[in-house]
Amino acid sequence: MIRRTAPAGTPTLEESRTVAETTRSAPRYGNRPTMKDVAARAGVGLKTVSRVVNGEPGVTPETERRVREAVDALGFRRNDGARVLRKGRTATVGLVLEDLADPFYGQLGRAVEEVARAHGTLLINGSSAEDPEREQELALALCARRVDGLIVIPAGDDHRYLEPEIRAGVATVFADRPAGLLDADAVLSDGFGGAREGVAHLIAHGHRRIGFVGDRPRIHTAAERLRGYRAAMEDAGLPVDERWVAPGPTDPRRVTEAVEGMLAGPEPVTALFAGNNRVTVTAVRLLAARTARGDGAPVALVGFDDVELGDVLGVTVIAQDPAALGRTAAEQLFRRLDGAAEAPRRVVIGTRLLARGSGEIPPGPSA
Amino acid sequence: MIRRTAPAGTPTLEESRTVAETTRSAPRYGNRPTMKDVAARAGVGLKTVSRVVNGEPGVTPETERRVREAVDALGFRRNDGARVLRKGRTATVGLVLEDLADPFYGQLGRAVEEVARAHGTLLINGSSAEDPEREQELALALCARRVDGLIVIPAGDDHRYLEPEIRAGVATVFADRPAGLLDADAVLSDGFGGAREGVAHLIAHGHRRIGFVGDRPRIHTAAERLRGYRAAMEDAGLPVDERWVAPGPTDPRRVTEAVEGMLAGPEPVTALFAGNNRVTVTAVRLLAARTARGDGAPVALVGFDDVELGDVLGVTVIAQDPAALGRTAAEQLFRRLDGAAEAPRRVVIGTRLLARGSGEIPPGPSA
DNA sequence: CCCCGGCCTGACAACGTTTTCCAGGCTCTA
DNA sequence: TAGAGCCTGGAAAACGTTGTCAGGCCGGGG
Repeated sequence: MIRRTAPAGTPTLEESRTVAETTRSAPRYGNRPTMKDVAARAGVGLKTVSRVVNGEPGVTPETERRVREAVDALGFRRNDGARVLRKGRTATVGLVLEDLADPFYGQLGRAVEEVARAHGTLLINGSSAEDPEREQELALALCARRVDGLIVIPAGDDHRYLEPEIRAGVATVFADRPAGLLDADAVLSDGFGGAREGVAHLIAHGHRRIGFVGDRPRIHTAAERLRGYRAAMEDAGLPVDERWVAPGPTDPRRVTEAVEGMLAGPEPVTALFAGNNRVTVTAVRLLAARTARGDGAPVALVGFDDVELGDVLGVTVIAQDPAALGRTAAEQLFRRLDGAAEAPRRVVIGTRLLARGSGEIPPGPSA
Repeated sequence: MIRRTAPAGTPTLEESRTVAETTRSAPRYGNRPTMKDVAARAGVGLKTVSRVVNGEPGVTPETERRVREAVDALGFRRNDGARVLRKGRTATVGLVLEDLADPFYGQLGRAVEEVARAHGTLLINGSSAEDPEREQELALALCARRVDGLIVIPAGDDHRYLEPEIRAGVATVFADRPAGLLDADAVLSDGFGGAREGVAHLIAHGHRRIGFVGDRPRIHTAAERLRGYRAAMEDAGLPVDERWVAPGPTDPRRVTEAVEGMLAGPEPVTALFAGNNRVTVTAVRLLAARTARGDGAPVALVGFDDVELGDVLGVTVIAQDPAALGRTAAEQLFRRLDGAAEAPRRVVIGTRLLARGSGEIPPGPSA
């Protein structure tokens, strides 16, 4: 169930449905057999069934056989909810993604899952669709489910809402972006260094007018990459015309407008730095169409974050390692769950420049 | 927690850890306040707290204020596990994916999530990494968590293990591939029709020797697509040389070998049909390299399932609609959860041929 | 003035599991 | 043969929540 924001509970969809349909007071989940039923059928005590089901010692082989037989006949399956209530640990961790459909997060999520699995833990994940409010709903719903730990890829920039949860013992690690207004573990890519290297690469190939199209600057990663861009320009003693800098939403329309703006006019940019994979994809499309039209000199492009088939297309990128990001975050989480009490750590994972052609195009004659 | 296969319970990783570390008997989750604590602090009864937290009517504004104050002061959050135990419904559905990192499943998962969210339901998903045993572990672990329903993208081909669960009331819908040895709802893409159309498209452009590279035939979708290929060839009265047909794992090495085999020899194929997106990607790479080397006549290509940037690269594909697949499966699931008792349904979603260039290349002179 | 009906409120028993604790019956040893 | 253990099984109490139900209080009508 998804819970609304701040107060610990207000009626929800689910509420209204269940209230309506509840007539009898005993739920019984369709018609699930319980340990008691199994015990009755096998002619043994309740605890004996528990022992068998959990593989505890101290049960005669013959008794065990009878119990297993009853389990199979009835189709019994232990209710982990009840179990958790008694034991206190859920052996479950939650992952709040930003967008399930983005391959970058898919790889990250998969790495987290592998680590969780190696620790005998179930992973629950959901995505915030880049909406801060949904991020909060989701994270708190997971806390209400009493996950042992949480990995969050922030959509919002204020995570104080997690303070009570963390104080109550929910281990929490942030990935890809740091927490907002909260001191917590974080595992990040080196956005600043990567962008700086990418832009420096363009400069090294002779470019002086370089455009930057990235995400909204309230997103930490976007801000870092922009900072890297400015640093590289400054390193080279190049001025930055603010018309070359276009932070904002990364939907195709906005990106298209931004890029076309930079390529128009008397002094167009000769190279582009794309702030994330969505921008890169749109830019590739745009530049390909432009070349097909034979419209102006070729424009160089370096993108932050790899894109599928980027090698075939010859797109030069700053590649992140989403799997390493996920793996590292998960490992840190389990370190916390195993009791590590060190101060919050921030781990930064390096990036790699992959030169494939688009970043090595020299400036056109108009430069 | 991940449970081992058939018997209802054997010791696991988690077991051995918790047994070892349990000394005190009361769990208390770190140090979570309960409704009882809130009640004590607010000077009211337990049930009153429950009423406030759940937004039930019949509480004085003044009392409500006191309760909310205590909730905030203590950082209380309702324990949904206990709630579920009492109420019987978890308002949670499970999704067993085949591979989180595959964009196709990412989009499918996202669509499922949107529908679940619209129904006020939490989605738990995990991936089987294409391993039938992991699929089973995961699905059963979700059942032990008492999800209300399950959407499964099969990795294995025997799903009888779900019979007791379904009988016990877990609504179950299969997506992308049908269940094995089980009569259940399924939502599928039209692999047969799509492949037939794609191959017919190649034939219409003059090809007579067409290669098929797809996944292992025990995977239902792969078998269907192969069937579509054969049907199209037969429709046109063309013979199929078995050396042109290469089902098997879709890792780059195997695909590379298969394709190179078909392109060698005195009578090479002049066109390729790629059975899924991974094959397509590898084939695109291969053919691009071949063209760059100026090695032989260009080879036509149609792929099943779209790939990112396929438009820019000019790859002709049979596009599926993963979002529609996910949405439809989820809607069917909720129909079941709302009590629909109709016989198991099989829904087939159509595909679309996107002609972008690679599928319209005519056969070379050697043909 | 009393009684009734309506509101709030809280005590108590579930839900299905694990844990603790104890009681038998057995075997083994002195 | 008796006593001391051990093995096996069962009863009862938790875990944190919600459903039921009864009691207390108030105001209004008879």
